[in-house]
Amino acid sequence: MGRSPCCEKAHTNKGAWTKEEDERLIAYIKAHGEGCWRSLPKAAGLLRCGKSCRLRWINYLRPDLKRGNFTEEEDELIIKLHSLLGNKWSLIAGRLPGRTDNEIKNYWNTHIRRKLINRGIDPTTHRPIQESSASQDSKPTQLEPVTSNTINISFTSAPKVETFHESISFPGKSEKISMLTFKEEKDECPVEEKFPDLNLELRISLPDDVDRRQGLVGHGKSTTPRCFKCSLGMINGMECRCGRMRCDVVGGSSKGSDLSKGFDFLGLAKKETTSLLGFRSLEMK
DNA sequence: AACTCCACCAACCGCAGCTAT
DNA sequence: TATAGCTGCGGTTGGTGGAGT
Repeated sequence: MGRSPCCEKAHTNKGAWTKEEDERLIAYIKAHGEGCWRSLPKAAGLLRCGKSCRLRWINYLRPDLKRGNFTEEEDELIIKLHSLLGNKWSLIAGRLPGRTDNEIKNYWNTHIRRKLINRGIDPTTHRPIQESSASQDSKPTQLEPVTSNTINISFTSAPKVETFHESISFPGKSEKISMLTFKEEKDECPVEEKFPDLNLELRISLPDDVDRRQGLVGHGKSTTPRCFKCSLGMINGMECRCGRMRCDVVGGSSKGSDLSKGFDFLGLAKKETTSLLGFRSLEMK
């Protein structure tokens, strides 16, 4: 079947934006606001496709963008968030006000990857490089992620680290969550003290379990796909794109922090009023 | 001065997810 | 339920400028 192209390529400019194009785009968005990117170019008198306009605005023209070098604190925050979220650049960007996913992605690929490698840490797995390569050669241990039902989460923060595993088992279930934790060798200061703005509290349960326990309350059929935020446990309201289907109900009953009450990954759902960044910042783009 | 190499980053592309019909 | 359209995301590319030879 295929999809129609997002724009008529023959009549659109590509490549670097000119000053005049920037000014037109800024003026139009100031007057009419963001959104409806497909029709925006024509309305704004730009020979660009909507995608290009959106990207230009989000990554370069938006007034709330922070230009300039990344600070050491931002570096470490990105590393920690990446160890938790992987290449979810938009989510990572949501925790760094004024930074865009594209900017962070570029910065990661050009600076942080090298920085981690110099520290002896595999930038993909966030494990010490020797262990990371060794684990690829050998069979996984009991606590390694051997099935799709096992989740492995790693934290890292210091060049010299020792590692240990923690596992969370679920009563009556064979699945377990394995956590590879990096403990700093010299500095015992917990991550939370170094980065008070980074809430690393995790509450994790198996999605299937949650749905069963909740009786699929308000989430439609069991085959309904979750949005990514929902799968991360951001289920307490507006942050969830499928909220109409489930989150209001489930989130509304989610008091306390035990596993049976669902997710609160990164503490985003509960911390909206108290953390430095409300969840809306995740949607700032 | 001329050339090559490399790092950086803006922009593009394809795809997935969501929504409307 | 199926289909089409739109938006957003993440991987990749290509242009540019600085450093090195």
